[in-house]
Amino acid sequence: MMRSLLSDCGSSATYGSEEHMVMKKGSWTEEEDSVLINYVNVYGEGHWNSIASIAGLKRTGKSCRLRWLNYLRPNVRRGNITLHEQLLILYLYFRWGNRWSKIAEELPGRTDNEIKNYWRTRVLKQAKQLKCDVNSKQFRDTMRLVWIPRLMEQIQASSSHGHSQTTMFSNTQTHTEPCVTIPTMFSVPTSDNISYNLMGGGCSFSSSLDSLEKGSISTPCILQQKNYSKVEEVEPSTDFGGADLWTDENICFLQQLLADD
DNA sequence: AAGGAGGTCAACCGCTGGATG
DNA sequence: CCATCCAGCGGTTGACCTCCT
Repeated sequence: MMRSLLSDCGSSATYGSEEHMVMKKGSWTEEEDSVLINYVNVYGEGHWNSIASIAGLKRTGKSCRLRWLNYLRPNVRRGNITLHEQLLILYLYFRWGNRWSKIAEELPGRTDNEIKNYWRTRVLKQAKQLKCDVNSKQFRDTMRLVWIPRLMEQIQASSSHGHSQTTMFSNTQTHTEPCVTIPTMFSVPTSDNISYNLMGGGCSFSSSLDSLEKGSISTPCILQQKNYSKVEEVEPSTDFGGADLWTDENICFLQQLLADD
């Protein structure tokens, strides 16, 4: 496919040929974005080196791929990460570790790069502030057993008072601004063999801590159904959708929890 | 107003594994 | 089976921005 694309376009470019061309680095210009979008629309995703070559972009295939996936691709969601997403990232990190692309699969529209940046700039920073290793059992248990359920209760309480969880999409191509609604139903194990189901909406989930550690648990409903990715035409909300888990109050609460341990 | 510190995030780097010839 | 190419991944960097002094 790769080679057929090249031959179709009469290009002799190969990966190695980049060495002989001065490749541009740094920020992308609007013109480059436009060229890349046009060529991806014609040839589809993939074959990035070929696209870079035939489009006349002095960029590596890697650079084109990254620019497309993290910025130009339709439905890329940008901006504040919602509380739900923050919780999901926490939960999924404890399940998958630093497999960012895997985590990103569960957050439609979010890129692995964005999630990775969030984790490193927010979560790691706060763990540092708590004088706690983010991978320590103490931190993980505190998060999993107390912190995540507590936050979900707060979200549920807020939701039941008329709040909604919405997140703005930003699409640099079309400038349309649809919203995605994320259901509040989300269950996680809170203690050995005890299921914790916030919404009680027909999806429960139970597991032992051991099985969670080993990653052998069944996927919680929010992950299985994936209906939260459904785009709905709802009014943008100014609620806590863009709020941060790591408020001073929450950090203080966590410090007490970790101190108690 | 200036500049230093810290935070954010787009982009790059190096590596790995799968595909292909 | 081997060599090469390339996509994809996680870690890292650096430009830019904001806030504070």
